[in-house]
Amino acid sequence: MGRHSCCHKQKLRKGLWSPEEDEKLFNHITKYGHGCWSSVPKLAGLQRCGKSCRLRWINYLRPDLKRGAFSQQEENLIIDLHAALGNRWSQIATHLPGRTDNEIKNLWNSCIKKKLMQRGIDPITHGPLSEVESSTITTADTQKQKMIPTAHENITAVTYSTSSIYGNSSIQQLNSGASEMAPDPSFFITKSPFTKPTKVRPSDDSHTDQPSIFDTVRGWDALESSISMPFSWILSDFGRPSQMQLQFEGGDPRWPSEYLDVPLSAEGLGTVTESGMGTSSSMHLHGDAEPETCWFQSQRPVVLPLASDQQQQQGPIGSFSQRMQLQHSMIQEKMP
DNA sequence: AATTCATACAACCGCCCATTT
DNA sequence: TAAATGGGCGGTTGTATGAAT
Repeated sequence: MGRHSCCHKQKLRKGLWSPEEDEKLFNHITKYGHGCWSSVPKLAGLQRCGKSCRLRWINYLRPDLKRGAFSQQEENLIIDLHAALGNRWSQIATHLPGRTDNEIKNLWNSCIKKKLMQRGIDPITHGPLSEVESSTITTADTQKQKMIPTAHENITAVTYSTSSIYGNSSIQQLNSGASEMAPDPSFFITKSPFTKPTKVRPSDDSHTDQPSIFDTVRGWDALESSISMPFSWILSDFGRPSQMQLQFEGGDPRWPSEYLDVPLSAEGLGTVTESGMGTSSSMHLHGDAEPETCWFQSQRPVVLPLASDQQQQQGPIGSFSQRMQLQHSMIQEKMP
């Protein structure tokens, strides 16, 4: 157990990869796939261990990687996900397509952490910094972090359903006030059957003040568009949700059923950014987070009122969106 | 121009877990 | 059943680069 056998072998190169090595690895994997990573170095003619090859491929050579700086939207998403998941970088990365866990981890450690502290937010608890007695982020703290419950780990599950977002809600509180059922936050975010890998693009801020779905799905054919909706549509008796998901059941063959994570901003608008081959989403809160943070996740379908056929015909969306379902439920954080 | 310092990011290390032998 | 192996993850370190002195 412990060290991998490959790591014991001598004469293996370490350190930065040369362009020649990159080329060998890239050519081999694009041609044959990686298969068993431990056999890749030999087959590709590299003096590296399999783990090193794997890492190089995942973090650098993979063709679907997104290059360039993180957008503000992505940063906000990372902050929200970190509040929910802690240092589970790989799970966080699943919500940022094209970004690697390593990249996100680096961004967090080199940039986001400082920004949060400057704003008086503790990057570990995501609470006010003063509560932690001006703690400094040290190695010991990062170890300790595993022991500190994240925002989710004291939550009480509450679900509710409604036949219409405008209509009466049939509220079912599963375990009111009790914390025994505190669910694993990762379930709600990464193991949800509604979550799928998506492409993330920075959204145009000008979208966020648009109150109508059909205003914002314009540009569908332009391979990039945003969808916004009034916050009142999803506002519930439980307070302000911080995350929700949408299911689209489209008649448009270009657009099969999709499930999107939708961010909810403090202004009450969720934004989904769309790109040609995939779905992109962002998920963050603008402005001040309310102290009683609620976690929001899809469980039961809710049919959103759609614009009239006439309205639909005005847009370039064609047969898209015969129906859009909003599915939601909510996990209400149990506040101490 | 040389040196120091800060920062970002690539890569490694050690561990865990699941699977195979 | 235990050991070996492989894949994966999070923490940490090393290195390149640019800014400041």
